[in-house]
Amino acid sequence: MISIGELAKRAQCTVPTIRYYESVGLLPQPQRREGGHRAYNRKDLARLILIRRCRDIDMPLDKIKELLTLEANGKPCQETVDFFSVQRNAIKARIQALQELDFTLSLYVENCQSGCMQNKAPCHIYDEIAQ
Amino acid sequence: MISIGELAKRAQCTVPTIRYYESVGLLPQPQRREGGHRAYNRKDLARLILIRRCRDIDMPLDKIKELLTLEANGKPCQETVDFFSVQRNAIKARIQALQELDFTLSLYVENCQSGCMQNKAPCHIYDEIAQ
DNA sequence: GTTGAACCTAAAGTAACTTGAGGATGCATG
DNA sequence: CATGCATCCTCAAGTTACTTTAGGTTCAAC
Repeated sequence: MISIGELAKRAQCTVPTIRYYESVGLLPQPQRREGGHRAYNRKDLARLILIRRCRDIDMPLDKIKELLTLEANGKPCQETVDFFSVQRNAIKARIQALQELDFTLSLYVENCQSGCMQNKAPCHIYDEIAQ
Repeated sequence: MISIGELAKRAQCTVPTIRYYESVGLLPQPQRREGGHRAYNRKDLARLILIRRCRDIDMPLDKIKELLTLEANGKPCQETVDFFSVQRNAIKARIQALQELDFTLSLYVENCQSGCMQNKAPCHIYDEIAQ
């Protein structure tokens, strides 16, 4: 049994976020201690970590709910595997976009370092962004 | 001179988003045609593309505004270069996080494919997420 | 000259949280 | 035992970055 603060630390999120997830039905109502404090178990942590992982790739809460329902209904693995495969594709696309962006930014930096910063000429970096 | 729809296409965003950016002062009030339609030029496009690029890496609008002010004030290149360098670091960190996530997901998928899907045993994939 | 796509403004709605107010609980320490 | 002080509680309101809706105007093509 772990406290909400401990759960937050382990799942890398904030305490209010956990209460928020509970309020929208993403996390079940947890057990309570005598004084009313929430008490979580290993399963709650697993669920929250999965939620956060999905959020890391910007999956909307609605979709995450779907996934969790799928799990709760004990659907065959194929669906889960398909689901994760789709997510992996999304991740790969995102990585590629970021790499391209990084390359573009490296060109900007180089442009300034070897050009206008050397000869003290005015910088045209922002104009070049539009091609 | 290009229309708002054309601008949206070229900057890969929606028309309402452009009007929203104008309303919060991120984009200047553009020229207008006789009938009142907005008319943009190359510089507006450059600015919008830069804004969108910053948004792609989740930079908040406030920070983008700062950057653009920095540009408007004709600050020396060093600041711009520093700015982009910091952004590149943020991008690299994000890429690494995504690669790790992808690896983790690949383990889940493999686990199902070589395990429960073969022997039709119940799946423990979600439990394993919490280690 | 009419019709359909694209544009206009203003206001309200949405997602996913975060922050704030005002108070109760839990536990280590004098 | 009491007394801090960190952590917890609820409920409501605020925030960011848009999106959607409503009701109307303009533009371009046939």
